[in-house]
Amino acid sequence: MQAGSGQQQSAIPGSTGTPYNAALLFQAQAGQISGQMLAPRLALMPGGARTGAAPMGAGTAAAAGAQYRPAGVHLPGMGMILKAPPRKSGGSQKGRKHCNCKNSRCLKLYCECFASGRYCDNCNCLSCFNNKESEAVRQSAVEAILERNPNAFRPKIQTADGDTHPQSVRNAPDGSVRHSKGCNCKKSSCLKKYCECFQGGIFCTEICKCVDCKNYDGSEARAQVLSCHEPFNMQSLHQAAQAHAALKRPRMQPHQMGIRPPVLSMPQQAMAQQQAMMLQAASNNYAAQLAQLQSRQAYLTGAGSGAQQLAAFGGTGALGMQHMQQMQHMQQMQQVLPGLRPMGMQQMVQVMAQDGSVHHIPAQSLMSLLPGAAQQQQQQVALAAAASVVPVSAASAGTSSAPAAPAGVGVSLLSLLNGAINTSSSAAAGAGGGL
DNA sequence: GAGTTTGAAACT
DNA sequence: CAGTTTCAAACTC
Ligand SMILES: [Zn+2]
Ligand SMILES: [Zn+2]
Ligand SMILES: [Zn+2]
Ligand SMILES: [Zn+2]
Ligand SMILES: [Zn+2]
Ligand SMILES: [Zn+2]
Repeated sequence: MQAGSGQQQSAIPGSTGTPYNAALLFQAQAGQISGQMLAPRLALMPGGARTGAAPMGAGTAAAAGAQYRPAGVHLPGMGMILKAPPRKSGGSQKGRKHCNCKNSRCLKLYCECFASGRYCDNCNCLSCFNNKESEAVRQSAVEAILERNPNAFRPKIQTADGDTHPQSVRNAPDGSVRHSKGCNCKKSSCLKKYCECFQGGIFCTEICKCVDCKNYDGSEARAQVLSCHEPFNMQSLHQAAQAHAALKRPRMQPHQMGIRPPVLSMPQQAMAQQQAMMLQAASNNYAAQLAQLQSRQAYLTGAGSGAQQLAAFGGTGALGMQHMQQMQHMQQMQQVLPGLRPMGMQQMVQVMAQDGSVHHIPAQSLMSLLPGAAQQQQQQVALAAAASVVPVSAASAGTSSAPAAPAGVGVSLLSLLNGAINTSSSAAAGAGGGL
């Protein structure tokens, strides 16, 4: 993948340490095969060490860090999600990845170092021949592979016009970057890094032969997976948690609460249905968000393995779901919240309990609505309030023709979903945080 | 960290 | 070209 030296000449410059030059071989081969790859970009990197090392090292330093792109799509129940995962900038800074080859001697494309035209450096490989000392052997291996596929050492992630320069690829608009051969995924839905398209941060294209692909523009499944790239957003979590709790709790029978089912007009039904869908979406997003929270907490506190900490900032999306299943929601929440308080948890919220009494509670207490929280005493209030949240809203809609919920009556779940948290203005606490 | 899953690369 | 094997990374637990 390393585009790094992929292109003919740019590879050579590797001046600094860039090992072998697939470039030269490339040219040689290209000569007899076709000029197709020769012509295009020679002008771009005149022998100099232009792109080669410099950019990778420091030049792109800024870009090297996990850079987030603003562009994204908005999904119900969740915030902005990135349209595409950070386009792989060939690993990170200078580090790149170290291989762990054991049986290929790092002389086959199985080896990422070799495949990207780099010598192994600080790798964990066994019986490695991908080094200066073994140049002879390695060279013949390269030739053999090039003979089979002249493009073997070209990065497969390219722009529409076949440009493989990391810089070009990075700057190219979403959708114009493609995998030169397409993937052939059968079981990953192209939403895991097993898929080269997904790993490269690009959408699958018509040349992909994947089955049940979810890696396309607008895919919600994909958005879900990538949600871990989002910056933390307390309100978004609130919404998701509320939705999750609301759906998980056995359907609340309005009758049991002494509230007659509201009669809804057609438009109201439509709206209710739409809101129900939003609720579901938000709830589905809860798991992912909580997992994200947890991993970020681990990062903030320095806990967790290195891998886990990395995951906090955009590791594999699947990781999130896994953690989710293993953790007890509430326990995690309690561990996580304290450390996150600075991020805007100071709000006070007005809620109406079952008996109609109105309570002012910290927004944080709303978290007690999470599944499993029923035990705590103080949180009983919040629980009771939760029980009435929906009915309050529904009742008001049904009884009075005025659809708008009476202001100040409390927090309606629906309004929560709409992002309109009814915070008591009087409540102190500057409530400033804000991510 | 050990074991499993996955899909590209290599091979027949 | 298709079917199989090999391989190292991604993933899971
Ligand atoms: Zn290797
Ligand atoms: Zn290596
Ligand atoms: Zn090696
Ligand atoms: Zn794929
Ligand atoms: Zn694909
Ligand atoms: Zn696909």
